[in-house]
Amino acid sequence: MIVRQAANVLEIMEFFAQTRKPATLAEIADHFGWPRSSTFNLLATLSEKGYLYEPRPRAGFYPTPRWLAMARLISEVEPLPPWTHTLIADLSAETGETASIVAPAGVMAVFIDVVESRAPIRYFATIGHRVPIHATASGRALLLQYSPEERDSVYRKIEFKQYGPSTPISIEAVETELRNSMARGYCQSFADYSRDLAGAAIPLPIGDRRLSVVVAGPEFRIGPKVPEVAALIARTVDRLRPKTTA
Amino acid sequence: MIVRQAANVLEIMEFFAQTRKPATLAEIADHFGWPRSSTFNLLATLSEKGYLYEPRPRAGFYPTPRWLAMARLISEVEPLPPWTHTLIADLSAETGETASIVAPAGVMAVFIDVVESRAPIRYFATIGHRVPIHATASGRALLLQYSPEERDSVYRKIEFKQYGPSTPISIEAVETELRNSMARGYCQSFADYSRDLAGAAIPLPIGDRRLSVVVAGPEFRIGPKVPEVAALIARTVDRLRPKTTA
DNA sequence: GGAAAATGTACATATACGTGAATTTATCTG
DNA sequence: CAGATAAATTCACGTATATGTACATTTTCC
Repeated sequence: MIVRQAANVLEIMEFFAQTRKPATLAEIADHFGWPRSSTFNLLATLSEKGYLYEPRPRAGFYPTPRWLAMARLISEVEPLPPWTHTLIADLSAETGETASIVAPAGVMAVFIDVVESRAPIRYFATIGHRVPIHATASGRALLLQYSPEERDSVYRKIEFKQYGPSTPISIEAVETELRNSMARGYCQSFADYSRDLAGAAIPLPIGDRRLSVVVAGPEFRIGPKVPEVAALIARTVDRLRPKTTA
Repeated sequence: MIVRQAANVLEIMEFFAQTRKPATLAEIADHFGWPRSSTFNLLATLSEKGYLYEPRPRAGFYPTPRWLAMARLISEVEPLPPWTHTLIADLSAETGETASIVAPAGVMAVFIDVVESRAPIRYFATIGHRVPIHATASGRALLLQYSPEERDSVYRKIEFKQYGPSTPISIEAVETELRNSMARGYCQSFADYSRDLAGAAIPLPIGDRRLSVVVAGPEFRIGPKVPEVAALIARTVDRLRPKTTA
């Protein structure tokens, strides 16, 4: 079950992150198609908790810096080492595609850092973006770091859906693809999950954290170059990863 | 009406900001005394939206960097000029008390930047902290920047409560105190709102934004020094505020 | 290795909560 | 400055939703 008002809080914040300016109750209500009264209650709750204020009289609400203060506290724990951002920045620059660091979240894989391609046609992903762990290059690069038992436990929770023609729709299909990836030296996906999307990924264990790095873009552009891109990822990781850390 | 599940989202995030480590469903449920099933729904919602993930298998949930990315986007609009943070940092260092930048939010005043005292007994305030605009030094320093009509409009919404012995409990009392503050050159409060708390504040208009700066601490310590502290605030603002900006 | 304890998930039901209509307050316009 | 219009706020009701209970799964401990 999805908790509606919890989701609404996130939507409001995303709204402010997009518009980047104060908004009145009416504007917010109209934007989402919410009743004024419900919007009123939500805004009152967020204000009362100190997360919204009114920068100038009658100009509407805007989030307080409290969000930032809280997010900083939360994210300064185990931050990603700085070189991982350099990694995806370099990869994106050299390939012209979108590069990301990915972490596991149950049966999904979450993008925890992203550098987007600047190409007009590109893979649009943001931090927090989620994809099925078994049907994506980045996800499978995570699964490669699991023990067989751990993989089993994940498999049992997966609902296998035919997202695209090549989506693995059984445990055996996933395991086969993992074996192929091992042999190949990297993970790949050709529209396994998203139409027209291809990508290459490799595992990126950091400390005891299981991450992966992926470069993805439109199939027509990146498809033929997947092996080179994979080699580039590996080389770039070698170059940037501090030697002392395993 | 307070929207429970909206508030719960904030509570969860604050919880993570405090503990700074992943937490399992059970831990979160127990901590808040929420039913497991409800907690499950909330966590599922936050996860589905890409705001929580599971850094390592079976180790529980933790917020994704998406919070940080969103908060950054939101807060990089009209950020406070850097010298305002220097201002409260200097004030806190020199006085040993807590110094803050405050903004209006209806009948309340919100702390939008805070440098805390390091004294064991101190005014504990965080960004997002809210106090009544009419019953605090910082709030009245905001009201001084309003037109009489705007003040009236605020007054009509205030519920006058006797927070302490000196709380102004009528519009006239507030207006009188504002006139005194004008004459005095700064705003002050002696336990008008919080027991044992005294403070000095002055208006701090920046561009078209109405802010104030306040230094506050325990009455026994800061009380006798309020005039000096007020003078220090004024001097420090003069020193730090760029001359070009009015 | 097997039983017990803890954790995670599903579902029906009663109730807290979101909503539409009404009221009040603010803003615009001639 | 009034009258009109729009926005903000309140409130009582009916329904969407949080919860208690039951079941499944995983982990711990002996």
